[in-house]
Amino acid sequence: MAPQILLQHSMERSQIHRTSVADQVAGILRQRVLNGELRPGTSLQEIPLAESLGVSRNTMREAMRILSLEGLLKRSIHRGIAVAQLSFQDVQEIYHVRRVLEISAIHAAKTPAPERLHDLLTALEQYEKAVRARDWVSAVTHDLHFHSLLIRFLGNRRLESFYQKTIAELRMGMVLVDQRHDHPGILIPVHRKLYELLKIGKLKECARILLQHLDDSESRLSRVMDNHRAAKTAESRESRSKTG
Amino acid sequence: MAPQILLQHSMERSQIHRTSVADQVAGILRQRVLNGELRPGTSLQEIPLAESLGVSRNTMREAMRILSLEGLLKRSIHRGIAVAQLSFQDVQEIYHVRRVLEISAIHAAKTPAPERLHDLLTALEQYEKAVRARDWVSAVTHDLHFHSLLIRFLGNRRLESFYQKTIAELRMGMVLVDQRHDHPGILIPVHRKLYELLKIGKLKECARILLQHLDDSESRLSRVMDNHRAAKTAESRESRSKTG
DNA sequence: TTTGTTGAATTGTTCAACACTTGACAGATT
DNA sequence: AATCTGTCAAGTGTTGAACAATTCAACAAA
Repeated sequence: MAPQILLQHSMERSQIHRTSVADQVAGILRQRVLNGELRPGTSLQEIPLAESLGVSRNTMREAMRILSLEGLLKRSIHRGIAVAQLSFQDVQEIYHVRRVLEISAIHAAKTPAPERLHDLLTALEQYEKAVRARDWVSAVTHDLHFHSLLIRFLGNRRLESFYQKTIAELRMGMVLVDQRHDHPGILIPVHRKLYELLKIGKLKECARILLQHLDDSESRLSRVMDNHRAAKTAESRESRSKTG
Repeated sequence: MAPQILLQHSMERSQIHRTSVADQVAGILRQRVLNGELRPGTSLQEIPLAESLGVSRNTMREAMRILSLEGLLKRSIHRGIAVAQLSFQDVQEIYHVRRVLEISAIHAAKTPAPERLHDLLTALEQYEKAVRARDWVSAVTHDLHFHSLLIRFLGNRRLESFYQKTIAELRMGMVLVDQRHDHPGILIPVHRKLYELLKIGKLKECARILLQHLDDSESRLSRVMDNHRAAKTAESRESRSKTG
């Protein structure tokens, strides 16, 4: 018994524990959702999940409460909890949020700290490397990280955490779909261009390119989601005709 | 015993219950915080609070989890939960958020629906009435409601709920302080001006006035908070010298 | 086909216990 | 007197078991 002690002590006390078990469980589930390990639509049952992680049902409920308030899980009363599924409206809204915040961030980058620029460059290079290696999951990660670094220019914790929460939802939708899809090298130069324009202070031009980039990205994702949906309905129609 | 049944059934079944007790409790606490009934800094103990509302400790914990994720309560592990207290940095950040979102909203109001304009006018009139009646609590409510209606122009649920959550924090700080403070009629014409400019489509001018209004509002709140803080420290210094 | 009815499964909620932290207080030490 | 240390009560974190409420699907009846 008491597997929670195992969980608590398994970190070798590298850092004194200052997080509750519920928060840790939420973290684990969050990672699984964002990695695509838990697919959108998957329903999560309290008891089996709690047992599999060695925590009590109440603790699992707290963890799920956290994630549902973050928008990663969707709770319907007495009907259970499931991994959230992005609708087209969701995608539209999320890209709207991105436009508003990222453009504001660019305009706030009047005299960027060299340290920030260096972080951007690092993220950029990691992104390009991932693309060259055809590692799409990693590419998505570093792509979004690059954009997160832009948000840093706002210097506002609330806007940052809201942005993080928002692109977490987006990422959940992307891993589902981006496994091996198009995404040619066309995207690489855009990020580098953004970086260069930011560095020399051409903010208006930078904002223009960014807007276009976001529009491209949105329509690409929508298209892929549409294909995906079409494929799924075709598949289900097929299976229905088999059984029927 | 079982007062939670009373709580559940007290709504006369006007609408079939589709909210959990935890959510209801969170709602009650949220109202108390926003009304200033629970002052910032007040520490909340699980067991007494749970008993006073007739719910179990676990349910109360879920409710508190909700509010702490909304930013209204602040949780420090093993040390308890307290009503959040706005710092100066918080005020700065919140007004930054307001500037970004409200200005975006104005620019999105190219051809406002007449229905939306009517809502704005109603809010405006209620606000003016409250000011004339020297009812500051009500004035704050309708002031913030007017601004919330502006956000509606964005047509984005995520941005709306983020905005609501953010000004809820602000309101928590305002009720503490705005009980009988300055706030002369100087503020009234600004809102009406905003409305007029919006109606005739002078968005740039509207945005300019709004920005100035937000700056005014921020500096006024900061000033009042500063006075408040000064008064408090003087008071505590006094009480210390009495006991010492 | 449509409309109850039943019952198993799952979530919502409560309760009681224990583990772990914290903060305060009393006694010991210098 | 001032500081350190150990003890202890109070409060939070977590657990496990129970019961209530709701849903859903299978089945019976019309």
